[in-house]
Amino acid sequence: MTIQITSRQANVLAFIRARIERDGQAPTLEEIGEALGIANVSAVLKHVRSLEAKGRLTIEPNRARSIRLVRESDPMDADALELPLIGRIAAGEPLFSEARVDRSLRVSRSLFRLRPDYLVKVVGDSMRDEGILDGDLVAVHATPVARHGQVVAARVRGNEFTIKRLHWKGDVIRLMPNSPGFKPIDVDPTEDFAIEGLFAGLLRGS
Amino acid sequence: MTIQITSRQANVLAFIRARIERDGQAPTLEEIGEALGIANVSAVLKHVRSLEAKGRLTIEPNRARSIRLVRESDPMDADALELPLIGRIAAGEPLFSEARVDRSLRVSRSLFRLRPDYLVKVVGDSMRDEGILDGDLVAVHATPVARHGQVVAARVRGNEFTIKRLHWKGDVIRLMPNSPGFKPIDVDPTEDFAIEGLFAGLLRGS
DNA sequence: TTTTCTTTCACCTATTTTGGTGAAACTATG
DNA sequence: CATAGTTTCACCAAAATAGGTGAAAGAAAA
Repeated sequence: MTIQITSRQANVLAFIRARIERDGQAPTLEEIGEALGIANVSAVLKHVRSLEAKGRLTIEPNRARSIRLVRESDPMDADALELPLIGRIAAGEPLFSEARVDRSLRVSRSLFRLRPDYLVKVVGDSMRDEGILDGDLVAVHATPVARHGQVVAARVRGNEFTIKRLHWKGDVIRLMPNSPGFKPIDVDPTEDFAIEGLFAGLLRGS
Repeated sequence: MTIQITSRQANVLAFIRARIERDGQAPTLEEIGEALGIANVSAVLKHVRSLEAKGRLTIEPNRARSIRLVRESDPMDADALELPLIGRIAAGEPLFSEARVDRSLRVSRSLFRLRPDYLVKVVGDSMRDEGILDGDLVAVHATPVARHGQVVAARVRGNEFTIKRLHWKGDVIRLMPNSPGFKPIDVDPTEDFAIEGLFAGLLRGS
């Protein structure tokens, strides 16, 4: 049996879940407090700690917005995600056509803050300074919603996936590589451009 | 983490465990009460129910001697590795003393060339140029055998883990960071030095 | 059916946890 | 350094849980 949480704790948990869903980012303690009508962050922290003790979420010490939800619904296999590795993408193809699923890997859900939906193999070293190397598998949370500054998986002109940091100022969308010797990609509004998802994590084999 | 049990509950649990060990049979509520000096079975039942709620044992309704202890880790399918995340290491401690196992993650075996045995959390950016960032979880294949040029998890002077590239020329052992602004560590042959294992892979959450 | 166990009820006190307030200290990061 | 967040400390009231006693009702098995 899962340990019982109080209704107040359930509210806290629901708010956190909704916020992560909406923003792709966990809320701060103060934001939680605001939403629940708690004047004080330390009370919020106690709730969060209780939820952590009860196995519903994890939190990294001293790290902002580091709350991660642990368990979706089933205590058993909720922790085990099965992530398909998506191969190369040709123009306009639907994302999950079977031919392109090479293999799949299992990873604990609790590793990630954002629930990943699939893996993409990185080609090239354009994000080396973000610690994303050639051959790495990037876990992607499939969503078309991204904000300035986030690392996204995008497709430009119907080409293959590219993993880049999104710069979004006014009408100018720019994909920033993060390594010396690589140039930013400016996206022309008339061009095909799709944000496939957000960077959710990374796996690297030996 | 597992939910905390009280010391009284721990005693109950210990007695049950000992009795199952000795007799191959779980004790009755009355026997537990006798051993713990509780005059009444209903109090014993409450303890047992608490332990059940906390996931330490199971009990079948209306069935005599039906207490069963919950085993810690159940064997998953062959492809799923369960990797414990090892916390900080103090001098000379054995590697898996329970206090330091924070949590564990499941990952497919097939991600790795070298089979990893545990995870270590990276502190600092000294291996940034290898794509190993602060906060990443490095999968370590436990072995004392390493060759020149490999990335190793090592301990110097009984300190915490450090992930570095091993340079080994003649008698000189040198641990090379891989980031500007970090200095190599030269290992004096008289010093404590242990190679705990080889870099087997890397996991990064959102 | 009797015996052996388990389960439920009512009732009790002591201790912990929950759920707060407020202020100050610490830490990560640009 | 300034700032946005996290963490800790002291303090408080209300509620839940822990840990008991005792008696009686139910269930399972020989």
